[in-house]
Amino acid sequence: MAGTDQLSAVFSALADPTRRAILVELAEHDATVTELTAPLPISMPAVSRHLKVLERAALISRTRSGKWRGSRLQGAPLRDAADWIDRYRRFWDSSLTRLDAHLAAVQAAERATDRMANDPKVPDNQEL
Amino acid sequence: MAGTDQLSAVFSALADPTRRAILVELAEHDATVTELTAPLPISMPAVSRHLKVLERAALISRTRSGKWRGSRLQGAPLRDAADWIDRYRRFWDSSLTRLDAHLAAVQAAERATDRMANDPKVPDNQEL
DNA sequence: CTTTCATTTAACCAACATGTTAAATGAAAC
DNA sequence: GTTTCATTTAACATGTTGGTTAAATGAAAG
Repeated sequence: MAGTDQLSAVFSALADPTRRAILVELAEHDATVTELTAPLPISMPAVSRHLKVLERAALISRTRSGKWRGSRLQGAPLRDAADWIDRYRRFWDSSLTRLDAHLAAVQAAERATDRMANDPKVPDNQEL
Repeated sequence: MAGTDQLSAVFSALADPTRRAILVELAEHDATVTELTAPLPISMPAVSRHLKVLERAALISRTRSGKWRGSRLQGAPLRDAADWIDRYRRFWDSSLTRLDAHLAAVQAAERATDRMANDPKVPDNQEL
C-alpha cells in the first residue's frame, strides 16, 4: 500500500478503477456484495477483497442483516484527501495565477541567499 | 499501479508518503534529485525512481541543465484528482447535509420500484 | 584525456496487490 | 436438520512496488 498512514491508505484505495467504480455505485445507494459484483467483470471474492481495502481506508462502513452485508460510503477520508490536494490548488487554479507568480518570486528571492552559500545550481524557473 | 488510466496513476503516485513529501518540497521550489534526496531516509536511486513514477503520472516535469535534472510540480493531474473527489463532497460537507438527505430520499424512492421487482433485500439506510 | 559529479540503469530481493477456483462459514428457507 | 444462498477465507499464480548496492552514462572540471 506504499505507506500505512491513513492518507496513503485512502489514495491507495482510490488508485484502483474497480474500487472507484464501487464508490460511484455506493454514492447512489448502499449495496450488497452481490449487487456490487453484478456490473463488474470480476468474481465476487475479488469484490469482497476490494471492499475490505475500502473498509481499511475507512471509505466504507459495513452492516450485516441476515445473510447480507451492506456497504455504505463514508465521506470523511475523502475530505482528508481533498484537503491534502487542495494545498496545491494554486498550481492549477488560474484565478490564483497572479498570487502564484508573486509567491514564486518571493520564495525564489528567499532561497537566493541559501543557494549562494552551497551553490546547488538548481535549474529553477527553467522552461521545459 | 492497479489501473493504467491517468487517474489511477495519479492516485497511485499520491499513495506513497515519500512521493507526497517530494511534492511538498517541489511546491516550494524546483529541485534537483540530490536536493530532494538530502532530507529523505532513502538512497538516490530510490528517489530517482519515485520521480519517474511522479513523471509518469504527469505530476512533475523534468528539465536538464548540464549534469543537473530539475523537477517541477505540475498541478493539472491534481486538479483531475480533486475534481473526482469533489463529486463526493456531499458525503462530508455539512453545509450540504440537507441537500444530501433530500437527494438520498429521492434516490431511494426512485430505486424502490426496481427493488420490488427482484427483491435484493439491501440493508439500505441502516445504522451501523 | 582523466577525473569528478549528478543521475540513471541493472540486478536482485522481499513484500504486496489482484485475480482465479475451491472450500468454509453462517444465516435463511424448506 | 438439510439445503440453499450470500459472503468470506484459503491456496495459488502472477505482476508490481520499493528498497538495496554496483555499474553505466554523460556532462563539467582539472
